[in-house]
Amino acid sequence: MAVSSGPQTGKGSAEAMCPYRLVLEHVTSRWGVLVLIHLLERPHRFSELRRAVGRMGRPVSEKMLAQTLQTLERDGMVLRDAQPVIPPRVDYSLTALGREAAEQVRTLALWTERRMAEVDSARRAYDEART
Amino acid sequence: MAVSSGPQTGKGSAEAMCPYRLVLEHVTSRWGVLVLIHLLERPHRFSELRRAVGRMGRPVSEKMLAQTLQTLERDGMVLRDAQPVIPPRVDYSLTALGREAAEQVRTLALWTERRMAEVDSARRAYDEART
DNA sequence: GCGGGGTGCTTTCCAAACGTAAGTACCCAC
DNA sequence: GTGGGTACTTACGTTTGGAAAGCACCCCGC
Repeated sequence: MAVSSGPQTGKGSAEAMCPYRLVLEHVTSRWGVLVLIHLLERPHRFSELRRAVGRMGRPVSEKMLAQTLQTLERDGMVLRDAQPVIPPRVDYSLTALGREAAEQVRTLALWTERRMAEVDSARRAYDEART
Repeated sequence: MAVSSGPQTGKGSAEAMCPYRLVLEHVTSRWGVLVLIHLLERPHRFSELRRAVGRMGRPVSEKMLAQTLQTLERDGMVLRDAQPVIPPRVDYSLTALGREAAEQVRTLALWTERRMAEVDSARRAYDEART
């Protein structure tokens, strides 16, 4: 349908229909969001990013951080620079594409933060209504 | 830290630290995104929304659609209007708050669609590099 | 010269999330 | 009176995600 809607002509698999939906899922994934926001600030090393993300949300497992970074790298959002030194040093940064995505995601995050009070009062009203 | 960063002063649970992160997760969740985009167009009934969402991504289970709508309703993004008729008729629409969120999510989705070609070529380069 | 530590992952195993399918309650059309 | 449509809810099995350990490498203290 394209985001702007319209009937779906084909009838293949969802993946074949809407490949961009997958990219959107990567960008808006729980850890994708946080990774993009932190990389927007400056490049980070792996474990540095892990600590940074853990500081603002719940902690990321190394597994998920690695997976998220690989996905975003494959999608052309994140640049991975692995220096063959000991101990290993890998720097992650945003591509131009990734920066565009990250800025939008960051805007959404900031908006959410600003509107938090409204959300809280909506929640209280909702919870109270069914007691 | 607020999205704009800065050191974390407290050291309670992640939920207590950053409540807005949960709201962001609701809004950017796999089905939350699609529900918001579709409701931005016009109000929808439950099964109508289910079909619409299924048309553009993979199909939503009724369970997850119900759960997503309840979460967004509690967060004050979605309005639920249940008319006590037979057969039951329930209309879902966006609140002012929900519309703001939906617009940003839709912008992101449109951006993803526009940039899809770049993502695809990045993926081909990535996949080819490790063969 | 050897245990401990730090790096960036990968693997293993278990818990939580999610999807599938069936159930519920209600009435109308056939 | 059987089938169908609505909006859910529940039970169960699969998929996904998290916690923890492993790995490969070397430097450092002792």
